[in-house]
Amino acid sequence: MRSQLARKPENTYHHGDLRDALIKAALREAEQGGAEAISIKALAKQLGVSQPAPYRHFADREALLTAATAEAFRQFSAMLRDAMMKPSKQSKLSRLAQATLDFGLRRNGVYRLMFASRTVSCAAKGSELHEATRETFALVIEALEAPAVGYLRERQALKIWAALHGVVMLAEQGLFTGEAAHATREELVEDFVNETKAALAVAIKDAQRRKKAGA
Amino acid sequence: MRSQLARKPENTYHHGDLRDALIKAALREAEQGGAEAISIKALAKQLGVSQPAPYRHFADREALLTAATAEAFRQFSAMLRDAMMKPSKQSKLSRLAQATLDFGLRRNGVYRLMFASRTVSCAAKGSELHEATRETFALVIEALEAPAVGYLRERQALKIWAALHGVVMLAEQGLFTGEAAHATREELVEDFVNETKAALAVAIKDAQRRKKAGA
DNA sequence: ATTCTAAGTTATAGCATATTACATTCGCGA
DNA sequence: TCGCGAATGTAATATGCTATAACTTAGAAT
Repeated sequence: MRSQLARKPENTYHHGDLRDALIKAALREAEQGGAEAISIKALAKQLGVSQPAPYRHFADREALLTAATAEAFRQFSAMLRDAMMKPSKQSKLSRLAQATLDFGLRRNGVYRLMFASRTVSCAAKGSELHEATRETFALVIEALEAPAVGYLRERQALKIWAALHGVVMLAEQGLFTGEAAHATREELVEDFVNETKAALAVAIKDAQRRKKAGA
Repeated sequence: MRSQLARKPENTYHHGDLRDALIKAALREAEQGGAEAISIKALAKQLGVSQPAPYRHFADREALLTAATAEAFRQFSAMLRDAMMKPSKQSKLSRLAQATLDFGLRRNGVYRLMFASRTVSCAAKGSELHEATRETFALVIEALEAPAVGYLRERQALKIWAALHGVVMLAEQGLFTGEAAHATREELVEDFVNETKAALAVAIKDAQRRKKAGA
């Protein structure tokens, strides 16, 4: 059942909150088919406005996609934060990692909108989208639960982040079949998590040793 | 200068090798803008044939994309094989890894055609595309230069494969800036390579120990 | 030589993006 | 509260791409 909440009420001229409704509806479409599934015309129809109405709020399709991607990143961040905060025996990093995998597979269309297009790399510094992505990455660093040790903490964050993307991508492409099926996606993710923790522990110990030697 | 080789000669009715020319031209287009940049109409014009001519060879745009993706995988495999075979001080795995990064960044549009769309996951078992992807993955396993040790070898292949994709993706999205810029992409890749080797060494030693204990 | 078929052509339908010119309503200052 | 400008929506339309239908050409097969 397509939510009717965002539709323009009959007998009215103005929608009221078309911009926001467009973004929400776009994400709903992307849920299944990714960016390609987002059609201005179709969205306008769903929301009960004329085809050109969306152009009052977005210069072109690309602009809508960018805004929707930024919203997707915010939702993603919120989900990661929830997972990290939730009390659990698992470490924060493990929970963030598994949540990423979960989001990447369950909301794969949205995930592809976020990571499989060039939208993000085209985002100007300081733009809404750019900020949203940096905030997400900040969560990864936070999940490491490690003090800053030179640039090594960011490096580990980048590595686990990259690895998680890779697992999602491969899972989606059906590479976890045949002999490889022995390793579940969750296991692979946990492997990466553990390697990250180990590498971080070494980095921290090194830093302390250097500090002591210098003192 | 757009190669004229594949154009239909003037005064002729048949092109001669339109199917192949379409695939090559499609990849040339994808080089810059990924799958989105591939337009049947534009390709037909480039090759000097009418717009509907391509439909004699491909049922629809999707079919052309699938064929082009398969060709891209074959080119990718060839490039990886070259890198692996070339004499060098580096290990095979290291050369495969750096070659993957190189391909992913230098031919990013084609890379995205291969990995950032759902084309691959829709490929039926036994299809041209499916075979092409499996052959590529077989190269990764080969690059490990390790004997089969239960399912652990495939698992390590999956892990390094995933990690490499992630690095390419992040690099393309411009995440190697700011504090993270300290770590170059190549360094990250080398990190993953070394972790893979270490994990494999452990797995092999374990297997030998178990074998001895069992004997 | 004749015929069958693969491969190409013209014409056209259908759909999506985007622009232009026009209409309506909201909100704010006089 | 009147009225006016800015914001927002509509109708009409141009452009571009996918895809199909009906027709044409040439190469191959007998």
